Amino acid sequence: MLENQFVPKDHESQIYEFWLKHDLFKGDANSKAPTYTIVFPPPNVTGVLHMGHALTCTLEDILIRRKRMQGFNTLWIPGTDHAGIATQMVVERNLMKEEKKSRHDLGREKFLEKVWEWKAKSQETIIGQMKKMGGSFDWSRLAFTLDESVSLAVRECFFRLYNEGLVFRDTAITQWCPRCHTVLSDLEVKFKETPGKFWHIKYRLKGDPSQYLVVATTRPETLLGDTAVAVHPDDERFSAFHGKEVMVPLVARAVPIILDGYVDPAFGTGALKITPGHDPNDYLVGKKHNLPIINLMDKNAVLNQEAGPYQGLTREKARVKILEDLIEHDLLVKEEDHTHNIGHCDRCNTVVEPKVSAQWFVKAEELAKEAIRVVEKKEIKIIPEEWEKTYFEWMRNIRPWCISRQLWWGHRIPVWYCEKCEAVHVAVTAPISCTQCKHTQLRQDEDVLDTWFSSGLWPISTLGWPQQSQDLKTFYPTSVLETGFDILFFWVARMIMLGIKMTGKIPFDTVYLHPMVRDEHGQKMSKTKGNVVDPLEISDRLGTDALRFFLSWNAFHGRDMRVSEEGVESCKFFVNKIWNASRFVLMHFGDVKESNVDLSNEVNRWIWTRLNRVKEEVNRSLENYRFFEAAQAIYHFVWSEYCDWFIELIKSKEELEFRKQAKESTAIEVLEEALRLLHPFMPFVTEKLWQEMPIRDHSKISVSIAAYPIVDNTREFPKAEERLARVIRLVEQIRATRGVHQLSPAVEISLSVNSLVGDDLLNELIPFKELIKRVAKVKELTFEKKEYPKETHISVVTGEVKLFIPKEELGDLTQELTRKRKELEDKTEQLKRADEKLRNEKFMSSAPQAVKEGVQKRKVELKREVDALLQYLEDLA
RNA sequence: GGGCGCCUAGCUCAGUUGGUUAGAGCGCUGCCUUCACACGGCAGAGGUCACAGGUUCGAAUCCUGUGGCGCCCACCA
Repeated sequence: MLENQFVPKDHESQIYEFWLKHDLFKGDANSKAPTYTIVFPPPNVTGVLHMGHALTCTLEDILIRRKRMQGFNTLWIPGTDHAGIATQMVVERNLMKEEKKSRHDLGREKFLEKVWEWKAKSQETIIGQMKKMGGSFDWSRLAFTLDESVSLAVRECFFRLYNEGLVFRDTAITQWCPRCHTVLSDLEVKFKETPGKFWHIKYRLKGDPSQYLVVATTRPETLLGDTAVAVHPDDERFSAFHGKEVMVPLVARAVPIILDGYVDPAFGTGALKITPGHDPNDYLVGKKHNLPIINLMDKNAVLNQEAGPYQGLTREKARVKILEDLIEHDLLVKEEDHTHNIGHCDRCNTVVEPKVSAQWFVKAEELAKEAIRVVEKKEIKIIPEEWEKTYFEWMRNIRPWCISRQLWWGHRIPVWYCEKCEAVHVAVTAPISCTQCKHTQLRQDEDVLDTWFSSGLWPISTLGWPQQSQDLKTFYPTSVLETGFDILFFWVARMIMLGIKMTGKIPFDTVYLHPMVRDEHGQKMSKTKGNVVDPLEISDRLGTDALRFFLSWNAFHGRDMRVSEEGVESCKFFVNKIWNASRFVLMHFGDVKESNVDLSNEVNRWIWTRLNRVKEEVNRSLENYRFFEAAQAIYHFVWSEYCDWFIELIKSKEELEFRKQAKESTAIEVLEEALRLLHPFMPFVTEKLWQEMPIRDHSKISVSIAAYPIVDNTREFPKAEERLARVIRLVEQIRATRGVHQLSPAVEISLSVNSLVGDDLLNELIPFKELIKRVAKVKELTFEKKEYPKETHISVVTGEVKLFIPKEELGDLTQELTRKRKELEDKTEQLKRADEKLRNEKFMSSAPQAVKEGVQKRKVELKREVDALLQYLEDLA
């Protein structure tokens, strides 16, 4: 006997252990069965999982579990990501808090030990959480981006790209984070609109201080690094300055006036100071005109010796001081408000500083060509489709990808420099001696790779590449890549580029991008806002099944998904509903051990047919990644059809007794199929209940490997489906009639039903007489063609039938009157429209037959209803 | 500045090539302590599909424009 409720706390971990014990989730590299593979987007080892991870876990588990039940050789690879900057920052922060030390106090080696310790702890937590979510991962293949095998793949990839000239080292201006002490890729810089000032500064002509031009800038501190002032060649205001030099204010340095069409004469003052060392655009102009580059700042963005008297000041302080000095020397013309976009570090929100340095880059535009082609040719489908446009837009404008980072935590760049001749060696393993001068002292590049470089190889590196492993042969290309759209460029695009380049094959054929998790008001969840809904806490209290069902129910093709505790709670009610329906069915049919389905019974025929419909819907929806539709379809079937109607229809003492005696198994078998259908969504409760089912495939130890339901063509009974639909409609209409007359459901009424569409309908309804009487709480029920006199009966027309109810059994009718008058108005209007349509020649000649028939049918129906309403109102009056 | 998307019931969202009466869940209202479940049952109210034009026999759906909202990319100092 099952307890009153499914208590997640008591059951979930036990059930998960049961799955693990029987090793049900392993991918078989030697299997001949069709494969279905997903690599789980590896969470950062920075802490704990949030709702977004819970969503990923849920959706991927649904896909994987269903395919596993369908007999696919499934593999779902779990793993974690070292997450370069993010993790290093967390550990640095802790180190400072706990030991008051910086990473430099420890040194590279000791610091990395600390990070590894942190990683071990964090990974353990994350794995526990993935298990708690019920994820059917193949734990034997657990991977980490810094595992030796993955690192080998990373070095191999770098090596191959370098040899093809697709990885190169270049001196370029990149964004530097003075807090993280590393360069960032374009994607890691977020621009924010910030109010600032526009300062107009005098640059005096060399040799004639009375002459000057005015330059406008938002960053006066960078004037120390100016190496030119540019004006538009056609700008006549400055023609007197052509070919001359001006003095950089405050420092006694002459710089040339250069002419460049890049300058917009209409913007600012039309004269532009050029600081190639600290502005990306100036850098390009400087390169074109061969201007010297002055690097003004150190790694902390503090001004260095190049800044002369300003050395030692931060960017911010230098600005203040320089402005003071400009005023003092009468060089500041004016100051105006100016809002502009300033780049911030994606990780730590520090204002970035453009800086010139030597870095490693990937020629992304080369790799993008194929990556664009495969999506154009639909070899890779992106769902929802509108993301394809965004993908193309980005890929077609892609720029070199800066992959070196000045961090300690990550894949060391596989490049060695000869200490003697500085020759560059790129290799998978450390070379022993210099290929140029045979010198044996080689120094490895200090930098590490962008964390996304290793993530970009994830589908192949976790399967053993560059080895031609059995795993790679069996499981690659993988099937679907499921993740949030926020990392489409960071991750998905790079996997496509690198996967194709390294293997010649696409890494997956489908990309499914799920919505972003928001709080119930649509706000981004964040710790500082305090609106974080913790998936583990929710699943502890309300159950993992409820959380998972909620997440799939809300996984529609939008951009935001709002998570509220209320929503999860209503899913918990659904868990409870299935649990109790199962209790009821087991209570009565628990000892029915063999399949014995009475297919002559109309109610059975109906529920089996309905079951086929929901199977169809669920399978179709999941094939199209429409999780919300699948979840809704099962919810509706279980609750509204199986519980509200099927169980209610068989619930009478006699019917139940009869079925039990006959050991009729429909109730139990339909439920069992529903459990299998639902299992990918709610693995725990369905496993528990499935184990209780007396009739099922006992050769399968767990529902997770039982067959996923498919349509049973031998159990299609459209006639019964239609008949029961009529019965249901009639019962609903009787109840509604009772409702508007404010009759207590307990009061039984007498009723006569008269068909409006012919005798066949009555004949069809007659066999269900007792059923209808019971379910609709009707004392006397007759099916008659006869019309009752209005002195004694009220007649109500509802669709295909006319109900006659003895007047004395009905209560107050005033409310009813108003309601019916309104109804009459509406129906008359509708009737008019239908009539107009049918008179319209063009409609009659061009509308599809089905539509015309529908309108015709509707018109007849409306006519009938309007007439009935008129009569009804007359009767009452 | 460039691109993408959204606006449907109080809320969150479905609505697949234009076609019969625009749906669901939650919430709301009324009634019901019915023996699986009050985490329940039954019934009900609630929408001129953002707005304005256009195409069409017919538009939530297609086109144009307007308004509002959101996201992504770029970063003219």
